[in-house]
Amino acid sequence: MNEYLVLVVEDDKPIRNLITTTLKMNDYRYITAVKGNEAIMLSASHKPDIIILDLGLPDIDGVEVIEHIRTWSDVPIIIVSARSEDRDKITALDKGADDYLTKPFSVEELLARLRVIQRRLMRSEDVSFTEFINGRLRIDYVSGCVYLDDEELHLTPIEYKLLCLLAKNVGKVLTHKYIIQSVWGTPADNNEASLRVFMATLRKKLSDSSQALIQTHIGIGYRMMKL
Amino acid sequence: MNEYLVLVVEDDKPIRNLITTTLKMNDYRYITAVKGNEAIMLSASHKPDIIILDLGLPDIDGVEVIEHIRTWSDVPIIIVSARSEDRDKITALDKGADDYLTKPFSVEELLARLRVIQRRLMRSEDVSFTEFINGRLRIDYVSGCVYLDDEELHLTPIEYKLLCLLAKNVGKVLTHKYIIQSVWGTPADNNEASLRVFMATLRKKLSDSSQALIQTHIGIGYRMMKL
DNA sequence: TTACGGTGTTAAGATTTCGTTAAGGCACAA
DNA sequence: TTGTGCCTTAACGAAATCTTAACACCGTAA
Repeated sequence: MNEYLVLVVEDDKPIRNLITTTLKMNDYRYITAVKGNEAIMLSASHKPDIIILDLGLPDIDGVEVIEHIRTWSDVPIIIVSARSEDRDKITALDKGADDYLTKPFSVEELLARLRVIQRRLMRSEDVSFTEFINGRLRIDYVSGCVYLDDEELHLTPIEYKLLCLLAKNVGKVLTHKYIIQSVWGTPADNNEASLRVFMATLRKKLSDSSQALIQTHIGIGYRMMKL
Repeated sequence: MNEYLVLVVEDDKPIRNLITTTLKMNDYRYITAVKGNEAIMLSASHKPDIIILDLGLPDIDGVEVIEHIRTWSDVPIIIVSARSEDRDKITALDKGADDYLTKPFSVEELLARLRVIQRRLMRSEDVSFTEFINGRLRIDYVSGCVYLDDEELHLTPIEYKLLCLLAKNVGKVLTHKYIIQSVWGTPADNNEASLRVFMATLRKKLSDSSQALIQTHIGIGYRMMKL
């Protein structure tokens, strides 16, 4: 499973399909755009982790897309272009592109270059955004550890997922259905019994017997309170 | 004025001169190496900001140089190689290279790719050490030796890589997938069984039977504890 | 009062994952 | 050839995790 979201900007349908099929087979999530303005809108609304951009677009030039996105975002951009002139490469790279592949390109090389970027993204994840603190509870998403009053808790994979889900939506009531869908991935399964068991163990581990942190909403679901 | 120090590793004198002249004209500082082992020593002693590496070296293969340096450092490495096969590119990129240029290359493109890296370096300054000490364990990355209480351990290549990976991410939980990708370089391989065996032998060699140093996170991965 | 739906709690299997050992393959050197 | 490291693979018991079922509890409505 791969959590990276890739924005593919390419007006040529066969190539777009080639890229998206490759991405799908390698467990990337992706969205696509055909025009430059569309790409700019999507990168603002969906905040992709990586952008694959063709320079020859029907409305505006790809370099303008780079410049526009670079005004607010450092998202890695890989150019995939038919233009093989040095001048084009240099312009695109200097305007903010991170890499440049010339068509026809090898999908394997594209995947390798994506992995290079992923490696870098993994290293430079910002600490402030990867930590959750609420009362006595602290989740360190980078190291994957949970603390209660600076004492480390040992959580099983499902317990950890469940806690992260509640934390990410702190203050909101999450329905049983939504929680089960998110944690188990299966939509129509009958895991409500399991969910109740996990809630019990989670509350026990969090010393939450008074249930001030994780509240039950009968007939609806659960909510983590903001403390 | 440009404060970046570039290590140029290239045995072909005309090309080396071409690169260094280009760097000089653009106000980079640089040092040069002809052999792979020399490159490893210089990158440890001088801590360059960027490395430009030719794959065809007289003593050891360039990919081995990447692997060795990557045991302790994330310094950006640009490959400049006569090998234009996809397979070579993918191998080098997966082993830790950040970019790959095929000879003959345009100096202007090389400069543009250097600027891409500089942009990134300006955003995040990170420190790398040539020695790692944690409890009774000591790793000397340059010589590639591991000590337990000043007694040298004999580790196989994969054991060493694995230990370096855990050390570089001390305190963090690393997923099986990430470890396999980093150590074997191959994505999506089924090496989990091997990984378990290597963990066992590594723990035995580290006298870590109590597993206080290397912890298992069941269903997720492993973590080296900060002692 | 009793019945009932939804929930909390506990414990007992069932299942998955891990650690360990040993066997076999492969490369390389003597 | 034989021997020696090194790596992979398979097998199996052990440990951890997950699911399931049973039952207690609590509020509400008949």
